[in-house]
Amino acid sequence: MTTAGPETTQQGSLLLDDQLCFALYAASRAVTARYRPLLDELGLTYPQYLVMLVLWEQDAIPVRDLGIALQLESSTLSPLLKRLESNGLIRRERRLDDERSVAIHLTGSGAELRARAGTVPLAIGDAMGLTPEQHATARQLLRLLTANVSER
Amino acid sequence: MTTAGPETTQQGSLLLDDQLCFALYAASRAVTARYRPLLDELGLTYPQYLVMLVLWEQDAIPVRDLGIALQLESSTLSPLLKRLESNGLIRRERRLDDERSVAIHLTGSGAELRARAGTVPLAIGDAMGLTPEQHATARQLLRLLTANVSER
DNA sequence: TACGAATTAGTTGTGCACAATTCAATAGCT
DNA sequence: AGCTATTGAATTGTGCACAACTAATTCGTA
Repeated sequence: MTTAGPETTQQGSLLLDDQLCFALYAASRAVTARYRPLLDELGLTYPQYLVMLVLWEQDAIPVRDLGIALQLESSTLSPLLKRLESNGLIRRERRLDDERSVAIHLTGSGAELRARAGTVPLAIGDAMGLTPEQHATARQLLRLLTANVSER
Repeated sequence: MTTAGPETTQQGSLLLDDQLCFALYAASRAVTARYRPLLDELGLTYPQYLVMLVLWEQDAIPVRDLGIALQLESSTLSPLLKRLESNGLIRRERRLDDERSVAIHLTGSGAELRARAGTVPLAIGDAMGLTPEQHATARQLLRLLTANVSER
């Protein structure tokens, strides 16, 4: 896997197939598409599912920290959270100690949804069809890439 | 890189950090963000840049084949191509042999833009900061992942 | 303590991304 | 030839994603 075959990547090429960035863009959309039917059953979109993952780990989190965890701007999160709220999964409460901040709380049905979501990661992991080693390698490389590219 | 440390991936976990899918989603957006200032100089968005890459390889391509190459629906491409056309980079001509099909042609300025875009891939490759081996591995894993996940 | 800078959410405007639908043109079948 | 199914592109509606901006609150410091 480490040795480069005859089709070695041309890092300076303008050919679509040579671009790691395109592979990334296509993979991300393909994975999201694979999630879609599973998440439809839960009444969630993929970004909404990511928000719920964070909330299931840590309830009552400020919008700001959600943005840091997911690397999303408030201009993306605000309307998304509004939709989650109108679907009854979360509640928004302005903090008492700092009224600039809004804390996101799970509702009862938001917390209950976690059980129904439990099968999703394994189903997706199965569909990805990577060995545990490939899975770990991919995750590490993507994190390294993200860190490098986000610098400055 | 292949051996899993104590922080081995939990494939069935609901923890955000365990999810390869989130690493993918975050990496894709981070890379796009890194492209943005470079592409701003060319007057392109990232998806528009991908379309131009295809056209620089093969001019006079039907919308259908663009969709296949980029894995995008006509409902995404149609308005995007309309913007490229109003920016003077492409031209759309209904084919004579099959009037259902619309062929996309580069204009003069569309073709000229290729020279100015030439520095982009190296700049991005540099920002990614991966070794050639890591780059090749990532590309291969992402393609495998996309192929697996797109099945059925 | 007054006041300017920084922080936090939210709004606005543009551009993807995709499902569902529509419409025209073509191909296939009898 | 005539009819039906298929194909190719576009339109519509919903939901991200982000830059630029606004408004409210808090902090720092003179």
